[in-house]
Amino acid sequence: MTEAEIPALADRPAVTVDVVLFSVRSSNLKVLLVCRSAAPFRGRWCLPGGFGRLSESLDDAARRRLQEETDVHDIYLEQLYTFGTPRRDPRGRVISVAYFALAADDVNAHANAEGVQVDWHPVPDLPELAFDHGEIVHYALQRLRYKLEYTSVGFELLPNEFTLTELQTAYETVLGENLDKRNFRRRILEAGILSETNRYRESEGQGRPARLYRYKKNAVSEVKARRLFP
Amino acid sequence: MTEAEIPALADRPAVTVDVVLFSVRSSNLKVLLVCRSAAPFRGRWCLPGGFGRLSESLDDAARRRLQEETDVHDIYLEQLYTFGTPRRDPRGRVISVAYFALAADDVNAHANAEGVQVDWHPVPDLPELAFDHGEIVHYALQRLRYKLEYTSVGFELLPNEFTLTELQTAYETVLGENLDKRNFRRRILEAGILSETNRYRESEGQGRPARLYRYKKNAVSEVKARRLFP
DNA sequence: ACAAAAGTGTTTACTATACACCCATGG
DNA sequence: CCATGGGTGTATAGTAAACACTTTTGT
Repeated sequence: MTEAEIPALADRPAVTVDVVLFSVRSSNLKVLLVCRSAAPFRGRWCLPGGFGRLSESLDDAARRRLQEETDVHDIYLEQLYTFGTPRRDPRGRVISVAYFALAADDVNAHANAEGVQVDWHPVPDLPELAFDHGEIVHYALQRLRYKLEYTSVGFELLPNEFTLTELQTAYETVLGENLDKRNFRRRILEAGILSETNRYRESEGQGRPARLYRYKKNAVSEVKARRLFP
Repeated sequence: MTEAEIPALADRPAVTVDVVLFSVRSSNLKVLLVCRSAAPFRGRWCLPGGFGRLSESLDDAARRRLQEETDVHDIYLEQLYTFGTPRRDPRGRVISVAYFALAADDVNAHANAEGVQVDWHPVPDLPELAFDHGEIVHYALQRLRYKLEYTSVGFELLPNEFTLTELQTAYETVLGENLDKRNFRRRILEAGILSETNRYRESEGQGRPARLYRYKKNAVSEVKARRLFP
């Protein structure tokens, strides 16, 4: 940062924000995509996002573009990675600050005013995406699986109140493996990050109703990783 | 990314890369800083870095600016985080893609042609930095401590050949705590990521000479974190 | 012979994993 | 009364942590 001058306008890249929003729906991990209505890649699916404004922070830009394009708001969002290889956008040099987001399955997305298509797509089976957005989703999925194992970010995939079975199912869906019911429940309850309610999920069909829990917001939620070297 | 058009030049932010380069020197964790020779913040220390070129990737820009300003090259480098709050640079909207880097203590930095000062500063005791660079260093330090515990990135703090005691000391310096010698050596040797040489460090002063080891480059180096929920 | 740093194993406590049955409700 | 999903405890294996002395070299 000691170079004499800020670069001339012509030497500046454009900067976008793009959001990878995951949600578990009908027992599948899905990602929210929009369909491009203009060149380049017209008709191809891509991540919601767009160019930021000079007056807003990157986080604000990500939230704003997500809401403008898909009507989704008030969800968990964190910065993922910045993608900036020179020819990733055919229009010129575009740097994309990618975000990673999670939503419960009661969060609904709607096409925006311009009538652009918006839909949830199952992650293991995505169409070819515009730009390098396929690569960005892949990177985000790694991050999701990773964080699920050592933080409590997984609660962001569930609505305010949920049953332990619902929580376990969300974990299993994302991780792609089955977990032991007793061990899962013991660990999560011992972690002290849930508070139980006195409400129960009325069973649809048969079966005993399940107790509903809530996530304690300001719970300490990070587990110390096992050290490589003690 | 469905907005109709790429923004006009006047609506584009400037994008810099800034590098937080850590090294353990004379038993202290240090970070490499340069002294600003121009306004704003003239005379204040800041991170090496600068504006990227349209034709180069962000990683390339970070490596190039680091070499141009400090003559440091061929070191470990990874992207850290992108800082983009609107008023972080008084010259206008500047987004900084920050990098995290590590070097052994045999890597030397030199002032560049323009004669800008370059120096290693002990991390626990930094001067007030230009821009939000203090915050960036703080964020990088968290990342360093974190990664040290569950990856083998710590080897990047050491030269090609090193003794186990030197390795342990580097870890202790960064983590700010003492480690058990026998446990440390057992774990690291069992991990199978070091190969022993037949050379020894001639002891300066008294004491038995210590065997030199090398880090096996393509060793699998990540340890599975302890799960929050099994 | 002594000072200084290198090198080496074992015991104990804790944490993870595997595993099977009873309970409450609706039809 | 039966089908469905909810809820619970224990025994075993594996990993982490604490801990002290012998070896090699230079002075």
